[in-house]
Amino acid sequence: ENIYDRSRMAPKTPIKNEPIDLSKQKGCTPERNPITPVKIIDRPQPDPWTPTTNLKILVSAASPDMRDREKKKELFRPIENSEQGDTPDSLQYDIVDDSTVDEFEKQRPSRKQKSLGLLCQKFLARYPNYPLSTEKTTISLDEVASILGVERRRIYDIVNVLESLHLVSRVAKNQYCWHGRHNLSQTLKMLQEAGELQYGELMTSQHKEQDLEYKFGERKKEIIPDSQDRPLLDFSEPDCISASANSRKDKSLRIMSQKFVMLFLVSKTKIVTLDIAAKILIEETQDTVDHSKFKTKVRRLYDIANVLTSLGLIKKVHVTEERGRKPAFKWIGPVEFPEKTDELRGHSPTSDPLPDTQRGGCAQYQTSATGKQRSARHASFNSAQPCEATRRKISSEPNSPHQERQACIVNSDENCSKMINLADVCRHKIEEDTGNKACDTAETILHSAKNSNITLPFSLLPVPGDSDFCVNPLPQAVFPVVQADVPSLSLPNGISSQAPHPSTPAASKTENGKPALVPNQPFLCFPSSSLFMLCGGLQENNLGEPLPTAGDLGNRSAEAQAAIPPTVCQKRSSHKCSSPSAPVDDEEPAAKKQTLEHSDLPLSLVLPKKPSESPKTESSPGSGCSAAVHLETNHLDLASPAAPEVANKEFTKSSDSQEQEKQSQNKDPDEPPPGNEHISKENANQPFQPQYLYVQPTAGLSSFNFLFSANQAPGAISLAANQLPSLSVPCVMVPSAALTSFPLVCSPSFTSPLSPVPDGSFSAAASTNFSMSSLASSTPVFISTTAVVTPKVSPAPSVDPQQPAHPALHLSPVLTRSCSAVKLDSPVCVGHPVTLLKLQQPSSAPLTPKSIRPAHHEAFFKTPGSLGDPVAWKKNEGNQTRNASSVQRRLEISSTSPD
DNA sequence: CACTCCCGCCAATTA
DNA sequence: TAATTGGCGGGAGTG
Repeated sequence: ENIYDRSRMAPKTPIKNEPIDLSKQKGCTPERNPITPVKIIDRPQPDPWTPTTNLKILVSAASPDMRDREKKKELFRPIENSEQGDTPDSLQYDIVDDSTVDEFEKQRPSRKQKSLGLLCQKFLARYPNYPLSTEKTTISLDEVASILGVERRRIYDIVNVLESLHLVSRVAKNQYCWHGRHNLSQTLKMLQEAGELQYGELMTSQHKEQDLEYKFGERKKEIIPDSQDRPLLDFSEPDCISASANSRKDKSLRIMSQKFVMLFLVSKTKIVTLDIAAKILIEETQDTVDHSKFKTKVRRLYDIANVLTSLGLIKKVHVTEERGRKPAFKWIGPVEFPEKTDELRGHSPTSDPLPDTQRGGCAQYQTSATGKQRSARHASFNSAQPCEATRRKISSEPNSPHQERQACIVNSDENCSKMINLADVCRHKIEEDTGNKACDTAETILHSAKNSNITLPFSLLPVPGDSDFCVNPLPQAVFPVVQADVPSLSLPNGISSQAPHPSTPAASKTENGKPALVPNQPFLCFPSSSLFMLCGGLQENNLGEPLPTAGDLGNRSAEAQAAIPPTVCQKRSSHKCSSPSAPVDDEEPAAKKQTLEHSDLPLSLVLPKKPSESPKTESSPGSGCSAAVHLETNHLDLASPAAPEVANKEFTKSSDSQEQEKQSQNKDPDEPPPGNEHISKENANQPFQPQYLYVQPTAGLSSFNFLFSANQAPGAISLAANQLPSLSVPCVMVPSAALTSFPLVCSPSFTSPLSPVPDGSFSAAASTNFSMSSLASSTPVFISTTAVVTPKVSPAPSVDPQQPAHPALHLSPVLTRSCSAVKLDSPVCVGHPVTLLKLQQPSSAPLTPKSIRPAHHEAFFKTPGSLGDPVAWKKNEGNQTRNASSVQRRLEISSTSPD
């Protein structure tokens, strides 16, 4: 904006601030630097006073409106592009020329598009809700401002509010540190306590706002001794920042924000009207509430409310009182704060803030449903019977669009829940699969995906669109990031793309049901922080590179694509395993494996050797799985040998690519045969095991991980940046705790060939995981075998035979354990073989969101353009990224599809 | 017309 | 002194 503005502005206003601008305009080079957002940048259009230029000027002079329009046009362009991608930059320039208004009108971003709330969502989307503790994300105001295409002032508005909740802290000039929501509960708890002290009384009495008003009016002064309050607030989360100071007195926005939140926390109704809040907040000024002052406060409250809404903590509502309808906000965030808050806090029914956030704009509209789901989730979580609960949830859920969104929304906050979700998903899939793929949308998606990768996915996915925000709301940068990287991936399906959506993916899928898991295929999820994966026989080729470079990605993606088709066929595993994975890799498996290992560093899992050792399995209760275990072993063996290569490569993609994971499978159903077969043949050696990949989320993704059926989309796999060796393993559910205790290891040695996965046709589902690291302990891990569900193939067996004992595949004790664990869930135990792939973790690849970002951005911009994507859907940045990826995928797909 | 709230001037603070 | 922060309120967009 700055950039464009300036130029435009100049005419308008002399521009006080920056003479520079003008000068620049003229001189300037059009390009804008990403780096310094600031002003100038844009093309100087004017300088040369082209005929048009003059014209423009005249026009502007003549009519403010026109000028305005143009200005806006320009301003927004960047944003629009990013979001929608429809108009290429080039257009901008062109457009600019004609002063004519016409076009630009269409483009002209409506005021809403520039809202602080939307901006905040974009901002939040850049960072994970629950960043890994390890990585510190620093936020550069300039950078963010330029990226988001807004002036810095606006970023302050957001950051100040976030800072009041300790989601960020200021570390230095222009530098903020992103903390995420880890401490949100704590902060809220503190605010609640502080609020009770100050306002508690009032609130108590409060029946209605009116009362409150009175009381507040009266007491404000008394109760709230401001000065102190502030400190409290600040302190609330000393940890983050030193409370250094209160340097300025004010920070009024920060303080106001905290007080505003306090009002909600103290209020029984959880509803606070703006006017009351304004009155209360005026505090000091209190009495003389001059109107102007009041108005100003209200303006500020809107600013704050927009941010809080984006965070999913409140939503706008209206209260009707005698006087009439008044604007108000309702707290939809957590109400109770467990001690830890961090982790579990979700319990309270209303509590999960995150979801809301994700919902973002949507939240407002959909609240109720979401809340329920959440609660369900929580409940399940709490109960420790995630599975059932989850199922119920899922089952109960109708698949409405909203729900989908919600699903998407899933937040990181509760990893556990995620886990659960995943598990559920798995089940669902299985069930569904068994039953059939019925699942509606999800299924459709899958199918579509399968068939043609392209189409459906989108539709299903809410994603692309802006709506996206709502949909995607994921704050997490992750996706975007991923996408960027991923794009190369060929995710065949939209699915993958979607999956990416933040954390939710799993959830969403889950909820929806279908998508998430592959029906037949078995998969493993480990809670381990890092994660891992599994894939049914895939080959691994992978490299493991943690972060592939773009180039790499591309290559891989290509590979992946190639591979993908084949992969599709999961179900048929029996036939062949099509899997195959990957054609690509033929190369030396062993070598690769090794390589993989390297790459794997991050891997959490290692499969040592044989799984057979079931004995170890102790971990949980599970006992029952011994059989399963055996299976595993067998499977594992399979993997080892030859196949590995293929898959791996694909995996290599980067963690980023995780998203990609998702999808791949899609195709199977429809097309399974043809393409796949080829592959399968190649892979033939490999058995068909279904494979899943679990990808750990990279930093951005933080919260989720996905599992993919390996077979499905190789591409997907490829996406996964990590490559891990894959193992075939039966699915197991393991309590996270168990997992935690051990590190999972995958023996690199095994790689299984991706390919085949005939069996499950579904593959599609990618399930997400959550990062477990933290969760892990608490959460159970689960692994499910699809196999169980789908009898179809018992590819596994075949596999086993093949390589029964490969050292390579070892199941680590973990596995065994897991097996035992698995019992829990049920079906899981069954044990189809599954291949696990290791993915690298994020850790290894220290991708910081930032690093990622850039790519994303580029991706965005380019993607659309390159694609020529008609679609407008991608508006949001985050979405964009996603979109981009999706787009890319499409492209890829399309390419693949040809055959 | 009321509600929202964008925009950006400009002062307070910092570096 | 320059740059960063952020208070503040005019006034525009929406409904």
